[in-house]
Amino acid sequence: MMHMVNEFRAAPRELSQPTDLMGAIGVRMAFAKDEEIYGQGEATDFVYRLVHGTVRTSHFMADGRRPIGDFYYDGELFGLETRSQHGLTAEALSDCIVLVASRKALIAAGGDEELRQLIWKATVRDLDRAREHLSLLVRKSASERVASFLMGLADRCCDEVVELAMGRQDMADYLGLTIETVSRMITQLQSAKVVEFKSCRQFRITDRDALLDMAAG
Amino acid sequence: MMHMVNEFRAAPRELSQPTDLMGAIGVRMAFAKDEEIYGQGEATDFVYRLVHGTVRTSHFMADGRRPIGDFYYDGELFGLETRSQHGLTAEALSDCIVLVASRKALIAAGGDEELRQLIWKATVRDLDRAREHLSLLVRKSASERVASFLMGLADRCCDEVVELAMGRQDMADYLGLTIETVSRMITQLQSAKVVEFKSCRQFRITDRDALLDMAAG
DNA sequence: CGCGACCTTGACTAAGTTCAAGCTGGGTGG
DNA sequence: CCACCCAGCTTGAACTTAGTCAAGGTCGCG
Repeated sequence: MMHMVNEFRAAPRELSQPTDLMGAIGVRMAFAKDEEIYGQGEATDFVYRLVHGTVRTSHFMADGRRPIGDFYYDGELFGLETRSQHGLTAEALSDCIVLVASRKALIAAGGDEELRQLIWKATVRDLDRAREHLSLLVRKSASERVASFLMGLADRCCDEVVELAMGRQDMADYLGLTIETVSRMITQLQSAKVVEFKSCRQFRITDRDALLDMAAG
Repeated sequence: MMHMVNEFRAAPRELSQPTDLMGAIGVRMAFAKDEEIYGQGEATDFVYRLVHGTVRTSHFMADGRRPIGDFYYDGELFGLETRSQHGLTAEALSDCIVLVASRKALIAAGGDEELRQLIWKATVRDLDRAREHLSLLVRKSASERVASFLMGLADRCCDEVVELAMGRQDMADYLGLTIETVSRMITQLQSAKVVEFKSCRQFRITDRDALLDMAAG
């Protein structure tokens, strides 16, 4: 399922912090697109840092629906759930490099307080995102949802051209819409000259104010 | 706005725990129905324990929409937001008794670790609830939402007859529906002999399995 | 080049909203 | 104590939005 990458104790320079135990202890792993990183029900023994790529957490339900927990991007910590077992499954949306450290090892290395901090920060961030996600789903129209989503992606990315790591189905699941509706809304935003899709996975904002308006709407 | 109740250092017996600093230090306050307990933008200097009543947190938006953060019930802690200012407003849905303690006082009384624990637990609980709320809003039909909501209320309450602390508008805001749709779904659930409303604020589950099915659906 | 996955588009349908009346029941004043 | 009043709830009919089903298009890859 997952294959180790050579350097076992490599602390990638770009991520090192003064006391970055995670970088020192963590194991670098590569996951191919669509590979599972952890599954719901597995023990929450590890801490994950996404060095490169995009990850999706989701919850498989009996009836086939798959509500998306969240998306995680370059540099973010994920998998820090608060119970002893994962309630969500994490999958690589694109090829990913992930730094994995066991909680035990972190504690053994004296990173008790650091681990606590990591978990705290990740939990607060997840809560904030969940609240934002909630306000998106309650009383927002399809076009507002799509506009908010694109705006959010653009905010996280300094480049002019924004890459969509996820396909339409993932967007739809996240936004509580169908793939067709997402597609239509995107077409509509393009006709309104608010965004411009170079391909279905890359877009550029042509009228930021208008997009903000639609997102807030 | 709020009026102190006589007993300043009364630790209500039913809430006392081995080391219940909150009960010892907290000030008991009464809030009338619809009174504001704290407002968005205020500093998060206090910790609140709801001794009796029901509280709603919500976020007032420019356009008049008011997404509901959550409802809090007897015995729960609330207002433990993670930033220095409240992002949500808390209001009493019914007449409430609230135990209020300042964070400073708790720390001064040596409750540093206890405070930390309180905040951690409340944050985790809020996150869990937010996730549940999310899964309710993504891809659930109106009837499923209402069924889930009623089921949730009933689970929290051991009595056979369940009191609805909130009106239809609050339910609608929480469920991402209109007041009319909520009303129609309730009527429908009654026709299906799944629940029985004694008045618009009290109901009884007549077919628990059926309600569970509809809620899960 | 052609296949297959993914995206877009169209026509129709279903679900929920909106707008507009009516109803109900709990509280108040005569 | 009763009648009235009014906020909150329910109901109905028309309408709007998003979903469904089905077909066609596009892009990347073997």
